[in-house]
Amino acid sequence: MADNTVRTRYAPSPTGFMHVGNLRTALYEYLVAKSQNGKFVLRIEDTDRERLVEGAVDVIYDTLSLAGLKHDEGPDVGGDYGPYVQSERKDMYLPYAEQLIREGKAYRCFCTKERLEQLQNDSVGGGYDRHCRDLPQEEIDRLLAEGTPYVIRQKMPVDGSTTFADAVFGEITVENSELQDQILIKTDGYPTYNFANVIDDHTMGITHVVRGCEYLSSTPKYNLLYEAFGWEVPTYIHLPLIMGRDEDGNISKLSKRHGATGFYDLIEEGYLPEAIINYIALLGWCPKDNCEIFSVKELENEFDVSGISKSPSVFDYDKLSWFNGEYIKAMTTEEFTKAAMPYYKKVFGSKIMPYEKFAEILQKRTTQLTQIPDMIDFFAELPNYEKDLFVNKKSKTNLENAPVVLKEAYERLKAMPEWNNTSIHDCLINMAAEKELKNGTVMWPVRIAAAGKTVTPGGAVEILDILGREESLSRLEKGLEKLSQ
RNA sequence: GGCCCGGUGGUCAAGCGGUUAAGACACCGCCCUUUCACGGCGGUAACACGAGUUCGAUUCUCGUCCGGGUCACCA
Repeated sequence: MADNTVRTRYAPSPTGFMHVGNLRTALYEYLVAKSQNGKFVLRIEDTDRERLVEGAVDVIYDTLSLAGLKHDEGPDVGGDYGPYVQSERKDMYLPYAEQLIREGKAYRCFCTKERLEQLQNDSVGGGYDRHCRDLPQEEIDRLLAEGTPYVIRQKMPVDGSTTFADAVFGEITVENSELQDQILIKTDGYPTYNFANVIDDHTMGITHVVRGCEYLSSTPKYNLLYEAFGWEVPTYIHLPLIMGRDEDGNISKLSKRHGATGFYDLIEEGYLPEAIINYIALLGWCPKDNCEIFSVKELENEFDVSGISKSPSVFDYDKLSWFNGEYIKAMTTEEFTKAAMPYYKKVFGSKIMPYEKFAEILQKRTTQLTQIPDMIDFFAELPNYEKDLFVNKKSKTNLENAPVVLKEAYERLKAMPEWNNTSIHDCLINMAAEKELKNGTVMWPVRIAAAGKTVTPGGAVEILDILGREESLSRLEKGLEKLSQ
């Protein structure tokens, strides 16, 4: 194996749901590797057979792919350290545990679950009492001969303390008395998560273990396992948690009750994968130059562990929206049209519309793609509006001058030989000049009549242009009718 | 509860003993303008608290408070 190549792994459980917190962990794992020309490995942790979800692995592949995090090794792409699915490695673990027994570093525990529960209840905060730690060999042989079920536990040091170094949190020391004799192999022969993790990480040559902060307090256990085997301990990089805020304003670990927290939820809410990645990259990490907009490629160059912060951060949909808007603005017309198409179809069905003109008015004012239908629905059908929409103080319009202005505008527009953005614009602007009116005094009534709402993407000119001559004139007639009532 | 970690504006965050304590989002105001936006300009707003150490603490130490994590035959 190649010497000092950095290798990180993303080890999700296939639950069918990719939380942004997990995705952010995956991103940092990817960046830690890629910023040092290393390898990013995908390992599926599916030892929990009960929680297995159909198609969940595909969700993981699709998410990583959409997010632009390409793994170098994994179940689907192969690699020299396979298999990459934990259930396919299950025979690897027991021999390691038995090795530890032989070396006197682990032992078989025959205690029943009932007894363990009893211990839990009896003593406050108490745990396993190490009852089987020093059973006489005859007793062990007898129990084995009787076929008594057992787990394998690691002998933890009774006194002293364990210290490990974390790349972001520094040195952390824990008293060994805090540590229980942890289970390595369960009654059913499967390894526990902690054990499988260490074995897999070591046999896969993982050099940097990047994971959420919730593992900080169990890290000494991992360390003791590495030590028991005499393996080199990996570099630990623990990430601060992402928090959410509930309706009452309370802050806690981000979860489903905080709204859309799954990667796919966010996409359904009209966020772009690139924007999501960019935003979560900055949630807990800050680049040296304080820039904000980063592609994954740029992050690979900029990323540095020293920029990771220690304190948890709150997920802010407003800021995500801002990023999303920036990414939408940066799109080409074609890209935008493609992204917006599902939302166009919601309003217009399969009817072909002037998409380039839509992009023109929509792109700079969209922060979530889901806003699009509401912004353009009036093009499909004139809403039933109240006539006092024609009143606008700033534009100096009221129910007296609006009909007059609208009538005049209507006549002039109707007489135009050409119907396009320029001709409409010139027509209305000239009218305002000739009548010595504010531009707004002319534009406002026209736009209201054309759109039937006060807030529209684009102004009167763009709207009339998109609507076309026939529809525009028809709508202005309706406006005049309404004003005459 | 024990143990571990954290605490700079509402949010994300720079800051590594001496700064007028950056920047971004949000918010507010002004300008631009054919509405809302976009864009431009400006503004409100922060070092949790108390002791040390020091000539000097947001930066270092300790305590308090607050927040989070963790204590499984789950991952």
